Amino acid sequence: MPKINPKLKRYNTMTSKEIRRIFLDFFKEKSHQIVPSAPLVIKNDPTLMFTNAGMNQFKDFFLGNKPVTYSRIADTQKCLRVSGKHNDLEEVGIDTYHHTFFEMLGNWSFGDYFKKEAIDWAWELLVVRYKLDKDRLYATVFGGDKGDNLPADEEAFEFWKQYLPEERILFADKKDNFWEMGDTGPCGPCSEIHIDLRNDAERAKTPGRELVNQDHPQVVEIWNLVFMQFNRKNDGSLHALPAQHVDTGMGFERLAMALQGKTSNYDTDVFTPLIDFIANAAATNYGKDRKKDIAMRVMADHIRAIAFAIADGEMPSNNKGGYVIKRILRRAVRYAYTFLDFQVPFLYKLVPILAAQFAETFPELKSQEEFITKVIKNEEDTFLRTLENGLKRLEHEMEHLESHEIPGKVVFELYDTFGFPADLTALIARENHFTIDEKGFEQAMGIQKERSRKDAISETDDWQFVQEDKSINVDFLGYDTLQASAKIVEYRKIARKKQSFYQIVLDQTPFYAESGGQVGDTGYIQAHSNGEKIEVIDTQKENDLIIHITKKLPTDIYSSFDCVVDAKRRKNIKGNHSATHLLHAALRHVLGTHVTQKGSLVAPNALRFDFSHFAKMSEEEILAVEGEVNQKIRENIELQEMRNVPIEQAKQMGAMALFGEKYGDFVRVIIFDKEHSVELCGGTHVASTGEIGYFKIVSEASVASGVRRIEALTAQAAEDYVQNELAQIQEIKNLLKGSKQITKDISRILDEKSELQKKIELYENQVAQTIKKQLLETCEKLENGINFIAQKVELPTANHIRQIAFELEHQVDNLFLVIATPIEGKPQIAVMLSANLVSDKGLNASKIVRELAKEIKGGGGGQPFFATAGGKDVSGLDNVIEKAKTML
RNA sequence: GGGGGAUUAGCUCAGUUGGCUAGAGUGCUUGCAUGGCAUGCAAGAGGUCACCGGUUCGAAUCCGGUAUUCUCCA
Repeated sequence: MPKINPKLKRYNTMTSKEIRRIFLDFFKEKSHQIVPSAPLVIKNDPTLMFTNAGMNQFKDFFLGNKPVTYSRIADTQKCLRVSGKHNDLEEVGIDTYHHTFFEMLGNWSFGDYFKKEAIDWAWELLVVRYKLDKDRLYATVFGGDKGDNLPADEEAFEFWKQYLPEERILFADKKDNFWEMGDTGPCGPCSEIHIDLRNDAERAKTPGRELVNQDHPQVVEIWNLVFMQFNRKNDGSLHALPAQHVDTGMGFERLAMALQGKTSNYDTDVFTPLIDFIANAAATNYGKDRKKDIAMRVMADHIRAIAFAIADGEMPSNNKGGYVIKRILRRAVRYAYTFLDFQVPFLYKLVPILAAQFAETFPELKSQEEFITKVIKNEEDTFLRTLENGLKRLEHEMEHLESHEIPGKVVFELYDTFGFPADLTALIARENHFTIDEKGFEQAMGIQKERSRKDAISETDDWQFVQEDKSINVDFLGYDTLQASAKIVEYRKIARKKQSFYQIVLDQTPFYAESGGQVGDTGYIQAHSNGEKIEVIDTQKENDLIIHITKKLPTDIYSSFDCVVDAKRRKNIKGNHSATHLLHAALRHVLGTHVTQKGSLVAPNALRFDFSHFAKMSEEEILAVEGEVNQKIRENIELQEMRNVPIEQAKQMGAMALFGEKYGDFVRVIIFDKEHSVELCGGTHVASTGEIGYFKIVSEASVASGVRRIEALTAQAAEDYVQNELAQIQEIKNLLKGSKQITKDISRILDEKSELQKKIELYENQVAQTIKKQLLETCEKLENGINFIAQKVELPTANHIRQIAFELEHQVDNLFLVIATPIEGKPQIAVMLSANLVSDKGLNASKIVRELAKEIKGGGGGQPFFATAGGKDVSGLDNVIEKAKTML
């Protein structure tokens, strides 16, 4: 049973919603801009798949890649952590305070306030506003590091002394109190606030300071204040950042635990609605059985991660981020299945609870509730089937095993190939008095990991700055021009699998970097100084940098360059992108407004559009959509492009924003008739729809549960496609001697064909019957009672040999039959024996046929009573018959 | 991105080292039985064994490639 600490009971009434609101209101008072959470799924950043901290969306501010819009910001950020120093996926749910998905409350200063205000306000919020017991609070500060040549953070220590006695301020080492984003990037010392939630008796027994940072479930960190002042380079060295920043993060769920007087995150109102529902459905109570409790925590935690990830566009799949989501989901199903006996999909039923819970804070769940539910249910179905199949396989293995140890190879195969969890294998093995070879399993797993890792090796060098003044504020000129003059700002080399290429950042560029589905531009840059031409093979975006990818580095990197985009290619891309917008609008008209974009590819030769919809589109619907798009093309609607529109205004104009897409405060709006298509979009478009020329849907298919994909062509490609189809029809007409009713003719021809086939079959059967009669007439009754038939005959097909043989076997007792016949120039023989000859006289058709086959230079086999053989020498058929006569 | 598996009747799947006329269950059609239904009995239709190529006297089965799909790792 969840224990309530009586001392903390008076705060029990503060709901999680209030806690969140108080936090945001507090920092609003302190002149912070409150911003929405960034999507959980990260695009354009190779180092990160999911947002794992509140600061992710501000990374470019810290790096100086992007000008700061507000110097003070606060928000609550959706975060996902599935690996890290204290948070392995396999550990979540075992204890009561780690999560995959969580909210991070944070406040930021970008070159504005620093340590003093950060500490003052943290104290004010926790003690004055939230009224936490100050005697339970501890602070840690950075104690310095010799390796990095850094002193202890005495400054922070001094500020804390105003509020806390010295014995509750602890110095900690680099591992705990020096925050780093990754191997490289912004970093700095940090100061953490911990809270001791134990009861008085325990607090009297052991001082809280001895339990800080010791993984005690009730002495936990609640707030981390990071003082960002360095940038770590690839070589490990630290460099001072141009300005000092504050980055803080407070775990929302833990804060709720502290404020609601609970000893577990799962006992707060963030989780109880989920836990209650699960317990009820499983016909059990939370807090009664340790294993069941763990399962319920796993489910309650994981459903949040899965639902939010799907809402932000990350579908369960078999690679990258999608695979992470799938693994989380499967872990939840596995616990539900094993410990709570859920044999049918269940997790999806939790989605409505979550959606209602977060309707105000994160409305993306509510508005996609049906879709998310469907995706999860489908995935649950798939996995339960996988489990079932795996179970069958495992049982089969155990039946056929000689020893009572299941080899590691088998355990691994079950896991690797059939997705059957190894711990489940172990469990079932134990129940059946088997053991598993864990060592062998680990070994096989190691080989698999090594292989994958080897493949992924790539080396990325540090950025080399070409210009002294690193004011990267790159202008994209490509909306207005396809040619421009520019200088290199920075570059770096990337090596991967014996191949190497360069990434170049220019101070301004007409090259469009891949984003929003539109592929990156190609073209070339040419040095003014020596005329050297370097091909740009792709353009990518990393965070907000436009990166030109080349195979070669210009010899003169200090030159200015003519940058030229492949214009013809871009023209096709533009047409496809505008067509995509028209398609999106048409789909919403024809199918309904539940249609939202789930993915898009805009390439020069084709376009692909994925959208949420729950059924296969009918022929009529496809035609209607295609027709509407072409109608809009013929209307030749002029493009209305608006840059730098405040996002609120854009939304008022009815612009469609996508879930899981990060938008700034100012956006670009693309309009083709304000009554028809208004979208937020950074891509390139035609000046008027007539340029698209013609639009043709080529395929409609499913990509995932609830997601359909349309592939289409425009302009020349669409015309070529139609021409090609027409040419084929013409060819058919020509074959039909200029028929005007080809479908009717073809179906008539097909009917005739099957009729003729039947007639031929009938005729062939008659021939075969005649031959059978002839064979019967040649039947000799030998002295030993055997009815002997051996003849060379002419049969229509190979199948007839079998047919006649089986029929004769029914008609004649004690039969010894040899048929020899040429089929399409090749000799074929068959031997049929009555069953009693096989059992009584030890005759074997297979052996006989092999012996006979020598005469036709071939081989054969079959069963003891019937066997066939083929060969190469037709002239030997007569010898076969002669030889057969001698065999009795 | 790198491994492994699967693809056989409308659906779910068998098919043992290459040699049954490629099967089962379910569904479908028809007939029979019961007043009707659930159902029972009988008969029947339905397969380019994913596709392309190779090895072989012979390939659903072995080998290579393609497509689709499942699965694990990064």
